[in-house]
Amino acid sequence: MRKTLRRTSRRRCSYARVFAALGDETRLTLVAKLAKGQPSSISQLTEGSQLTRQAITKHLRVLEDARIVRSVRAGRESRFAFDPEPIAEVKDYLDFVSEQWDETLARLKSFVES
Amino acid sequence: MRKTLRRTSRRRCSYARVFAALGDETRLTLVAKLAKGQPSSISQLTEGSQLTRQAITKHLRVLEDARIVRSVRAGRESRFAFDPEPIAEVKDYLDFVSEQWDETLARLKSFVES
DNA sequence: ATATTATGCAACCTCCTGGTTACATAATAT
DNA sequence: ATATTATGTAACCAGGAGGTTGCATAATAT
Repeated sequence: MRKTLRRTSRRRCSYARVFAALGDETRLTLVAKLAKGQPSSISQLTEGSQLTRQAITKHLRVLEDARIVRSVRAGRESRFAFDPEPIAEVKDYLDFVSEQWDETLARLKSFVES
Repeated sequence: MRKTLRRTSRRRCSYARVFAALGDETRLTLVAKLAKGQPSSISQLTEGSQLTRQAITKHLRVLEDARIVRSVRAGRESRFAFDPEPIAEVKDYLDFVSEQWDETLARLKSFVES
């Protein structure tokens, strides 16, 4: 029930945005870092990357537009934190697609058997 | 166990490719059609879309590169079918990320409480 | 044999993406 | 006060994405 509510609350356009945000290795790495650890500043998130701080910032904005992360200004640094909701939503959507496929398979199977 | 196997079988690069393929409304629509219905030809998949057949073909190639669909030539038409595996894999990956986040939350909570 | 249908392939165009460098400003540390 | 650190903003660039048109070819229908 919760699942259905969550699924229908978003449109395909919005799912596409979230998927697109996840469709980049650098951003997947950022998401992994943030899901695994504390909220972090841009400088912290840039450490260990080959990219410039500005590049990382742009990636973070993409993730923020998709609501996958939130940013809060804290003094001179802006801390980014993971938000699990959009990912939960696209997971539900993928479940929905998989279910549709299972039903399709069942239909094809019963068609063959008849 | 199966989940873990599946998850570790793919790298972040590969997940990114699948997410990127899903990160477009037109392609999400194609995936929905194919998961919901029979394998279909390019012409069939173009029907109802505003785009040209060639544009749809390009989108199908992107989905095919991500292994989300397979194509089989049948006479003069090439039929595309849904393949559930890559989507199952990225779903597992998202589960993994969510779990990491849950653990992080638990850690933060116990830190606050201590 | 010929017309029709389904597809493949290539060239081209525009806009977006992912990256850079350079400079400005805000907050903190000394 | 001054230096340092963290970030914001802007201009710029190369390449890729998403779309088109045009033409060639393979398979089927008449």
